[in-house]
Amino acid sequence: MLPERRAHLLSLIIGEYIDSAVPVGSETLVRRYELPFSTATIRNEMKRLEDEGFISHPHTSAGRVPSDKGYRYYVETLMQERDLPWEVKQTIRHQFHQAGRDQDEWIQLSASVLARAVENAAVVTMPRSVEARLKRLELVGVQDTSALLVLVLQQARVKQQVLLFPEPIEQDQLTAIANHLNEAFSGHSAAEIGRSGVQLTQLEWHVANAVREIMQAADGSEFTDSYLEGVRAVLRKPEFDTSEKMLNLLEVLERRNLPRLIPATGGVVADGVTVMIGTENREDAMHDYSIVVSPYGVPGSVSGAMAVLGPTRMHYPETISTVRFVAGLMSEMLSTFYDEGPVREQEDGG
Amino acid sequence: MLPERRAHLLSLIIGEYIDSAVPVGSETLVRRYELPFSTATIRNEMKRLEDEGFISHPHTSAGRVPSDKGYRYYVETLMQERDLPWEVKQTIRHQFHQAGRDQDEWIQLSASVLARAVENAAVVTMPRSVEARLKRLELVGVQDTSALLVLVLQQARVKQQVLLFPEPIEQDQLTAIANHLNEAFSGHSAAEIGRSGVQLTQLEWHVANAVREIMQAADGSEFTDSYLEGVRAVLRKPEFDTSEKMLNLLEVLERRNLPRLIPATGGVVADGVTVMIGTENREDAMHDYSIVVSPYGVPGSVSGAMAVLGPTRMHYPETISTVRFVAGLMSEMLSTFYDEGPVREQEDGG
DNA sequence: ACTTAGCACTCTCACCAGTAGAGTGCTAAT
DNA sequence: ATTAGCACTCTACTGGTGAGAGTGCTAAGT
Repeated sequence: MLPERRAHLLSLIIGEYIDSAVPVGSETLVRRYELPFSTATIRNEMKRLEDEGFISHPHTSAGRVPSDKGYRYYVETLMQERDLPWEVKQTIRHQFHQAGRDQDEWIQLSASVLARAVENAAVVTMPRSVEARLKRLELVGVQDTSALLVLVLQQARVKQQVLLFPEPIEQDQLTAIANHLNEAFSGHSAAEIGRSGVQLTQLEWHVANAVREIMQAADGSEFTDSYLEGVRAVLRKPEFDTSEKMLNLLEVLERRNLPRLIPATGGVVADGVTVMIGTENREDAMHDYSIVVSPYGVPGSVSGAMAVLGPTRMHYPETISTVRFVAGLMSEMLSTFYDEGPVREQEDGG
Repeated sequence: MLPERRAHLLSLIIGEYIDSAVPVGSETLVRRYELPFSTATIRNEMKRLEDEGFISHPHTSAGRVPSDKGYRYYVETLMQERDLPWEVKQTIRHQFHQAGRDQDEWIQLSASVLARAVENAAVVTMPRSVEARLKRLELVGVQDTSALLVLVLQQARVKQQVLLFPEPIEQDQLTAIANHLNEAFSGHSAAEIGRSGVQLTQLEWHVANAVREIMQAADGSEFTDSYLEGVRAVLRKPEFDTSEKMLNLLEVLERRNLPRLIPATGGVVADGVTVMIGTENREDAMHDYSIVVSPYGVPGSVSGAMAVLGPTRMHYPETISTVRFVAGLMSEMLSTFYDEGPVREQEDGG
């Protein structure tokens, strides 16, 4: 536990550095905050903060920069998470409500809204359900020998795939197959469909197999579907003054890397929001960045993750509040539409 | 028409510059290509090429750099478009065939394959059909007062949306509504649904309205859906040595900008592939970049565009061949699945 | 008429002081 | 405990210099 004054000082240094992106020196501090001490005193305190590892020195004659440990202390003890101002909330709500359409669009929108609000990159993963279960399937003829297979899964997810048949097939037949399979498999998971003992014709088996595969893929894809927004916003920050650093971040943000970043555990701040600072991240490539994550979704039904990613120099209080708020909003919306009571569940199963 | 030797020289300069990204001087040229002339002669020729506007000078003591006009001449007269080597084609085919799943995935895959093959950014727009027509709709209950509306459109596109009802509603009712609307609207466009005189209940009207809106949105979205890949590949090129230039390109590649870039007309090279070089692009921001576009799709059915975007210094012959090849491949795949004979069309309408 | 050697010229780039400025850490005095 | 004072360090900017690359022109050669 840091003594009062030094803690305050650390807080000021971090605040100043977050705003200016410039290493802060003793004089700036005294002048800007009208501290009742001389620069020398401040320097002594800064020295001790440095010895304790909360701040560091880019080089001898530069000001101080917060270390990861400093930020951690700040996030956990020093900062007060203020509730978002009403106008900001309103703005976000507004942007949200002019969404319509389907789930994918919401996810993307939330990423976009989040990115804009915090001026950093935002990643939102698709909500995944515990295990995909078939609700209903539909076969619609396209060509003589092909049809579109549409699966409606629980939690209102829809999957589609074009299916080829070895021989021409009529819509009547397709409908018959669909009906039979619906009877047999509605409410079932991929695994259950696989090991069911239902008697199937050759064609039905062909379709059932495709259904199983799609559902397996849906189970497997977990976090791979995600939306990323605000890349330019981050890259405009002064830390990315060379193209090398930009490429570095862009590499981190590669689609296939995102899943590994998100399920960050530990460092919990408060109800669900997790902050990972710099070297706290597992990935080496992330050592200069921080990430603020919150889960969202409907308990026991669907859940996804919502994250903000930026340089360690980020506005933690605001970012944390915003992530929490947007995640809450999203959860709310999801539950309005997708909360499935056990009643309806039963109904479909029969 | 340039005289033989000067044309050849221009060709060498462009080839050399494309490979090295360094302004090419007379000596390099003579040495590297063992030209049967002295550097002085080459210099004289270069001077003339410059006077004619085919190449230019970054500064007095630098080598020559092709101008847009130079590239244009190269693309149209000088270069020979070689067919892609067999292995490359095989590689691309291979990557393509391990795709599965739905249409979106193909589009994305094709962008990714293209980007990797040409080492530049690739944009592939979703194929759009002339006008969305309803093939079949489905209503699946989710909660008491909500249902998932699934639309299957022609060309095997699927749209979905959650629909809220003012009062609890049973699956039986939903099915009845779906049946009635299918009868009434199958084969119709958004406009036709709007002005149809079919007698509808309150609930049916509610659903029909949603259907119409979704279809309108689908018609309107045209090129807005697209996949972008290979951003990092472009940004690694030596032209992007400052973060400023990177941001510049990233801005151009913003999702909402893409549609404006793609429908480039004019400058047609050969069956469908269009090349726009530097200032030939309408957008000011594109003046340092070239774009190679090809349409793809099934004539009279669906069509999208496939583009490669990079610095004007790009390997035009290879890029053009590759774009043509991938577009062809994609069209092939689409027609396998999505070609709709008029026969089936009629069938569904009834 | 074309080619070429020769040369003066221009411009960039890398290197090297030198200096101003910011900021520190220490010491000694309050 | 605080602070004034000061020597010290490091960066960033400045201007200058020289090597190197490449040009354009001229005049001579084929």
